Amino acid sequence: MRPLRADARDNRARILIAAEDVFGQAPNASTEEVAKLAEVGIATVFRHFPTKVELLEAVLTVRLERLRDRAIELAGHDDAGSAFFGFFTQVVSESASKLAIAEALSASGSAAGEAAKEAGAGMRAAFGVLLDRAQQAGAVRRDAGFAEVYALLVGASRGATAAGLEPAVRDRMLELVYDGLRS
Amino acid sequence: MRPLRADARDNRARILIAAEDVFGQAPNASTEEVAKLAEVGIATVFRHFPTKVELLEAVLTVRLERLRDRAIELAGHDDAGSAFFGFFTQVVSESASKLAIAEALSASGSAAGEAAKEAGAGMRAAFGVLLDRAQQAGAVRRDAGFAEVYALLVGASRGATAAGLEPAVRDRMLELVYDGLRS
Amino acid sequence: MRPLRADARDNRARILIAAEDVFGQAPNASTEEVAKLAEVGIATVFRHFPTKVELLEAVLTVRLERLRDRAIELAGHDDAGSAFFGFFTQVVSESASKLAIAEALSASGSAAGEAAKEAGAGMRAAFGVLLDRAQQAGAVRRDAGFAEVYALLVGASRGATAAGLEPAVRDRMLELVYDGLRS
Amino acid sequence: MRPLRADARDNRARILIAAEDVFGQAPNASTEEVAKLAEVGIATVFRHFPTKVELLEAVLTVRLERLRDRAIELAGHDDAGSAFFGFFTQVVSESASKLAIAEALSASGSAAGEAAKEAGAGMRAAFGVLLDRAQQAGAVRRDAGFAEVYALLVGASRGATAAGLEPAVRDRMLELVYDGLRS
DNA sequence: CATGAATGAGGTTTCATTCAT
DNA sequence: AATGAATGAAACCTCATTCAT
Repeated sequence: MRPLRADARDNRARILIAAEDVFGQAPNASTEEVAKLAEVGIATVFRHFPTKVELLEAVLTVRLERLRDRAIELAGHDDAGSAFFGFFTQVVSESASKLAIAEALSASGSAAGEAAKEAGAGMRAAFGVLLDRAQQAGAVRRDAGFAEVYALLVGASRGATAAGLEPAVRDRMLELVYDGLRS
Repeated sequence: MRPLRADARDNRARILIAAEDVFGQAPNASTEEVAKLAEVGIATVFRHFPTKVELLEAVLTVRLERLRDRAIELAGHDDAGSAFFGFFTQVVSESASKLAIAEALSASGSAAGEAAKEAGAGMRAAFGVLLDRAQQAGAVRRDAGFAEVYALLVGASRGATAAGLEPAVRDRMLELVYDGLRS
Repeated sequence: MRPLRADARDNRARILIAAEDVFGQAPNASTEEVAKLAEVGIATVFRHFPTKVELLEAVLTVRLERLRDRAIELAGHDDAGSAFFGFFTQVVSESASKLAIAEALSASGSAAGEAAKEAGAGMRAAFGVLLDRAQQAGAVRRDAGFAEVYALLVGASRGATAAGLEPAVRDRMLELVYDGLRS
Repeated sequence: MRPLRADARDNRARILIAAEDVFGQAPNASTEEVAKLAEVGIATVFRHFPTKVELLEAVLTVRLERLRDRAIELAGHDDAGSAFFGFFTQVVSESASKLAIAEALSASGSAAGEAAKEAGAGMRAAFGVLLDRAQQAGAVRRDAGFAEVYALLVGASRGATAAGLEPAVRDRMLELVYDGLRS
């Protein structure tokens, strides 16, 4: 509400965006690089995120919430099969940098903080809905449990991150995965 | 041939084992931790592997060669399908630390040295033979190209590495993958 | 202009002075000794001079600029002969530590950076003016080229640095040199 | 007398030669480089010279003895002037690496051991004879004391070591010095 | 007596975090 | 609230010296 708040909000957002960019490309990047890209002082970064781990968690949280929102949105569509597979494909296509962030986190020893855990749970819940609906619509085999399908999602994402994997190959890989999932 | 070489060999082996262990659990671990686990002085590690990157590469190389040897061995079996799926399962089951090492390497900026590259090529070649034979035996669909199947192998490995994935879930995930691969 | 800059300036100056002192006495001294003498943390030294070589260059540059300024100042005097020989004597008397620094630099492999090179050129130019004027005034023989006179300056400086050379001896040595230079 | 002695002698000589070469070019070189050039194990170097400082001293001693021998030899010549100036020129021409060694020594903190000190004294004595004879022959001014002439010798040597000093310039510099010394 | 491996102390440099303005 | 300087701990790597063969 106070004018300064606006500045602070702006800074927080700019830092998050910069961090997503920086850590997405180099999991081991220094906090100072984030500050430089965000065009704020290093101390400002630490004012908003008292710890590097907290910064990483915040970035991860944002990513997960974004995915959750997309899943929720897709859950409203008519074609449950397209919704499920479309979401799966999107996650795999875009997850390169999310992965890098998760790795940076786990390298820090801390196994994801409260917020990130919640965001992950929310995302998984939304994905579970997509899966359920796709199974009820007959698009996905009924004997596939959530845990293994989610593991497949994670695996496919990570596989797609493999250095130099061409999009065409990635798509053919996904076709193999989808053939195993269809009923 | 010379007497002391025996000790040196021992140390080199001990360092490699320690490194595999240490970097398998924490890609960012320090070289000193490796030395401590191997029970040698830090300088001894650097005598055998003049650079941290070289140490990482050596560990990765050993792992890849081990996998290649297993693939070659399996290629001699009669049942080409079992050979292929068996190898796939083994790789996925054991690759947790291989991954961590590859990541530590790529975090170091250097994209894997000569030896590691060769070992990787050898492993992929051996895996290609397994795939070919499984396809000719009708155990794997013929329209699955090597690139995507290999990407799937990598992805499944990485997916299995997901923190706290239970073996049972991992196996069910693999069943989904295998159903997509079978003809 | 910004408040903290004052502190930083102070620190930078303190570090330079400390470095001049430390490296003047022991060319191989560690950066940590400089930090200790300057009463700052080691990282502060590296913030101001990102590399040990850069620190050495900075010290050398300061020294050379100081000498250049003195030469320029003397060039304004009426008695060109006194100006020339006075400068020569000053350089020889004070150059003990400048030498040590130049050696530390060359030991580092890097043959003096941009700034130091420029400072050296400026100093040589100013010395050249002193020589010219002394020759035109008939105080120094005309057939003495700049290169050899400068080499003589360097040599006399280094000779004076010889361990335990007494000032009286140094002065008599300079008299011999000056007799060779007079017309 | 025992056969092994011959080997040891050989090794000692080879090490000294290698050390002269290595330290002549890089005062900060490691002892291992000396061992490599001498084609002996590092431990062999330390068997002959229990300390790096002792090795440096030995090299310096050899050099000084060599110079002393030359001075003694020249002292037998008829033309005392040529003998003196010839020796002076030789010292200056060849002293580049001697200097480097002396610097390496002084960088080590130790101010030259017993043997090196004696060798230095011997060399100075022989040079003193050359000077005396040249003065009595009227080739060098009588009012030049030994201390300052020796300082000049050292200075000229060091000046000649200046990076990239061309031989022609060095010779012209020496002419200036000699003009100051002549009676 | 020679060798090469092993060692620990120390040097340079980076980085997350705190302090002073 | 924002900044940038300061800091110490730790990382990687080197080297003189010692041990075991």
